[in-house]
Amino acid sequence: MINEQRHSKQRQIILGLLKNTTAHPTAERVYEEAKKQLPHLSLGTVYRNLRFLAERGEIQELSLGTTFSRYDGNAENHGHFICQSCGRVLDIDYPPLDAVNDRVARDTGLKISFHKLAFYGVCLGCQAKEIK
Amino acid sequence: MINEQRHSKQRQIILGLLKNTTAHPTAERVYEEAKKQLPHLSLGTVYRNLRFLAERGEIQELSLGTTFSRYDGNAENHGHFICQSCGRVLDIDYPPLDAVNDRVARDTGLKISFHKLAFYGVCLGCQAKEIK
DNA sequence: GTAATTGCAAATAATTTGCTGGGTG
DNA sequence: CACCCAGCAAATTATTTGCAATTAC
Repeated sequence: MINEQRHSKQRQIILGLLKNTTAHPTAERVYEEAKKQLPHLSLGTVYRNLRFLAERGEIQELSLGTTFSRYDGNAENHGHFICQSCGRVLDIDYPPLDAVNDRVARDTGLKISFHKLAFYGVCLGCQAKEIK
Repeated sequence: MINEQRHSKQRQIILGLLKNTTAHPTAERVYEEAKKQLPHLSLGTVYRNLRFLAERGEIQELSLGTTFSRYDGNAENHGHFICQSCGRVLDIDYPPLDAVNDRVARDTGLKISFHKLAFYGVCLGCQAKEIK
């Protein structure tokens, strides 16, 4: 059989870490965390698995304006909030905007599959610090 | 006087190029274009000026899921469409979603300054090619 | 057993930076 | 004439890749 996917311990642990956090870690952070369970883990393996899992649609790779990617174990399309003060990334539920997709498609003729919505501002923790 | 901004020929040309296109070029493309007018231009200068102009709010740097940034001479916040087939980036007008910002702010307590909305799909040119 | 997958290290891609000299107000 | 800014090349950062050895089914 060709192209039969295997479930290495490395892949399982990386996926498990992402499914159990809402912190949107970087590849480096995933590596540090996974290394606690797999001392010989290499960073290349982390990148290979993150790409593999993202291509399979099991996780999402996020480009949010920084020089590095973050990874989200929630594969459902949803919104994000980026704190401009501390860089933290939060998940955001927002009302479905299908009507916006449809309107843009109708106005432009483009075929639209989905959209990504990212909010920018100041998180609760950083708002508290600002007041001082 | 300290921190007085100057208008080098390089900076003017880079800004002018971006203001006169809707193509959302990469730094490399800006470099190639500007070099036609400035044969001794260096890529470092292009990057320094793109960053300078983006920090001043005269242009926008776009992170749209690729390994490289694109630059937009339209500093007004607006939507983008990314063709998943050819990679082309188009500007998109969409109805104001202030209500969404407000609702998320109210639901979460986050202070929201703005949002970015990116649509993904297939552009007109690529739709035409698909049919064949 | 055989192909997928790993670890390691070297390679690549995109961007940034140090330095020195030239240009601008 | 002070200081910003350019050009050049080397450095840095994030990520990818080649290869031989290992692991999963």
